[in-house]
Amino acid sequence: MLPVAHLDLDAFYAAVEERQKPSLRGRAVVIAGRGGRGVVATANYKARELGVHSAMPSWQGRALAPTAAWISPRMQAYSEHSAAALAPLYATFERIEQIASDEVYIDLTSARAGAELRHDWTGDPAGAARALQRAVLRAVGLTCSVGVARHKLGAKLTSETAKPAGTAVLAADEEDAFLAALPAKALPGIGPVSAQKLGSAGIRTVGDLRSAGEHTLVGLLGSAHGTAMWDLAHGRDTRPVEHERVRKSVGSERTYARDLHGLDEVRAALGPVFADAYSRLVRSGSAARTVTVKLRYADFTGETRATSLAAPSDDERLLHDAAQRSLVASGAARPGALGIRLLGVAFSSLDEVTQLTLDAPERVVHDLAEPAEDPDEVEQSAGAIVAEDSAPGADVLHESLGRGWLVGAGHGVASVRFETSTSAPARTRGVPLGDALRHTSPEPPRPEPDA
DNA sequence: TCTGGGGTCCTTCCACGT
DNA sequence: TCTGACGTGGAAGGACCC
Repeated sequence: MLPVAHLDLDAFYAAVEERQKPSLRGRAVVIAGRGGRGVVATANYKARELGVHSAMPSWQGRALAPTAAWISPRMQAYSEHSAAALAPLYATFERIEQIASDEVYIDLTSARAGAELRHDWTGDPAGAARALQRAVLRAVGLTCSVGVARHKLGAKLTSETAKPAGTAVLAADEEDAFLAALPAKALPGIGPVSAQKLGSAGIRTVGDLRSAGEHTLVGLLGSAHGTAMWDLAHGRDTRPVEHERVRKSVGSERTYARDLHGLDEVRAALGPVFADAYSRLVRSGSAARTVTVKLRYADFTGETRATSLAAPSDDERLLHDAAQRSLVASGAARPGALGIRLLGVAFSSLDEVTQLTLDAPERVVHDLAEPAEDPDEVEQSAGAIVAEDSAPGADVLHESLGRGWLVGAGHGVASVRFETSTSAPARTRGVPLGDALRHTSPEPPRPEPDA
């Protein structure tokens, strides 16, 4: 039996943009943070052909793909699409583990009795994969890739081979040869550093990992990691699909366009970062015992300083004092300290009594109801007037021309495409900045009934 | 124009109590 | 009273994932 499916929405953020902005379809689309220190969040397949990939610095990506559509992230739209895409799956299965907004594991043996979506989930893995794919397409009009296998490792690796918009089944008797041929860094847990260590010992494939022996892997990667990779290399993966994951920490961090200098400037910057982290803590319904301040210096070295209270608390003043103490204990307080490019605040040792769990179906409902976290998006739902520094890709509403999205703005004029997911592609129109053109909330996800 | 932001987990070091 | 061994728990750093 092949009881685990891994489902991954294809180039998710970019796909939502293409869905809601018809003029982007068929073009290279890159979702990236603005500013000199932004990185690429998602590039669609056209943009990947030009060499743009996730985590690449934006300036580098722009040099490779200057003609691509460069869009700022619209987290609220993605969150709503994620919830709508996964809703039919949560309605069908008891155990779904959400890894990210675009990725889930499904325990195919946990189908709910009487669910609307029916299939021989465990007897027909190929059909099951296609049924999952259709359910997502029907719900939000987005494609996904699905892999089905004996365990999470196999499902994840085989869904990779199906991208984009494909399905794949890894039969038990094919698993051994499939795994052996993969590069070692395909295993979850082998990142750049571990791959380098393994490479220097001549270990490049999963087959090489097996030949190296457990003792060698433990020597190279440490006891826990080495043993875990040894097991994965042999296709031994007993990790269950965990429906409820308890949040262990919550926080916020910010990278500044210009480095911060001097304790006073850093202290002033701590306020908004603390406020953002604290609002997340409150929203999660948790109290925290430990407050950690994270710093990244101009030379990209990092430092963390933690302060623990006697007991978990949700008292803002108490937690803020602890954050201040952490900051003062850090290298940032030393005279002549390097400039600071990133400042973060995280809460941990959370109170387990009041906190919510992640990834349960209730969470999906919360996501829809939660207010936008990004200040830009708060403004959008309040209908703020579009300004010259408004984010490209933002949803806008014109009093006579209707709904559209912002291509760019400058010299008192906004370039807008007035189009929606169901309209024809629109040309860019110049609209004077002013009362008539305001930010608006994203278009809600639309089902695709013919899928 | 170097390198995001949200997390988890593991290792190492050190302080402390027995 | 001093010293060493040992377990434990917190802090800090680092690797990894999406």
